[in-house]
Amino acid sequence: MRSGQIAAAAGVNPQTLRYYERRGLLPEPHRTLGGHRVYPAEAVTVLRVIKAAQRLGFTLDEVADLLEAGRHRHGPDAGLAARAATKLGEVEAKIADLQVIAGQLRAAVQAGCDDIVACAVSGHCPVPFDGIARTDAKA
Amino acid sequence: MRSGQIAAAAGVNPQTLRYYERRGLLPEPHRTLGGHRVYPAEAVTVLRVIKAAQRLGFTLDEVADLLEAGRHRHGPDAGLAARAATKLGEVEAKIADLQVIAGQLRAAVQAGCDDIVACAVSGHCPVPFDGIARTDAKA
DNA sequence: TTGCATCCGGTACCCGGGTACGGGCTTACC
DNA sequence: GGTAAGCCCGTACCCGGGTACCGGATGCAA
Repeated sequence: MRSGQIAAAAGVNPQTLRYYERRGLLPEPHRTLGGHRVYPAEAVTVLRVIKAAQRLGFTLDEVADLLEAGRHRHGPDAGLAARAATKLGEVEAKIADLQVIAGQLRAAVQAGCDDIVACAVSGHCPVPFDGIARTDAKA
Repeated sequence: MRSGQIAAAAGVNPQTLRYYERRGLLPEPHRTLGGHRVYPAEAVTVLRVIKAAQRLGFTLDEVADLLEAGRHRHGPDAGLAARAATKLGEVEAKIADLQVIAGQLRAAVQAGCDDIVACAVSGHCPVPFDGIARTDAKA
């Protein structure tokens, strides 16, 4: 199959295939004599795997790692399960962070604040104007 | 106070002040004869407000709106409370989405999957390889 | 008045995940 | 064998939120 067909079958922009190839997510496919890429049908599966992993919160670099780990498998804990556990921790941290934020938004709604600057000056507002010390739980 | 002092007091890169000014978050300050910016002390408060709003999940454009709404106030529901309620909905949607993802990660960990591609081929894996139909709950 | 820190403006670059464009070549079908 | 669709590669651009670099001008204190 050629690139356009694979892209259509996976619901992906054709340019994205070349992008993923550059990023090491897709192996370099065979070429026709004229230089056009020719993919095996399994490439669609790989694309779906990539999309699923992205959806789970893995970055493209992590997905590349994951695919690489699958190809020539390392020790027991380099596989999907271990990495999923790590990612789960990140996602849970992110959820916890968002729950704090949701609580603060709820408080702000209940307090009926109108002008944030005024809120910051008079200390009645529940929005935490101090201590915004970048407690980022990224990703 | 000059830009460097304000920036230091707010814990922000001096370049960020000019950036915020371009983005309409900070009003254009007075200038010395030589063209250097001179800020009133309240500018630090505005910066802290910006940081707090960002932390609550507002984009810079939304923060600019919020500040603008404070300056010359519109109707009753253009203020912080209404926008916070909207943002709260977004945050809750994002949390719900992340909880789905966390559940899938947990399932993958429990299933002890090793190779994602193999998982995708044999349907035992709980990871949803199909139906990744961009159910994005953005921001 | 001299010296050094700071600020000016404009432009370019960073991250992550793609998408778009342009000129030229292949492939496929009739 | 013609013609159109599809693909090639390289490069530039998009989003959001900044950060870095540059040469030149200013501010402030000794």
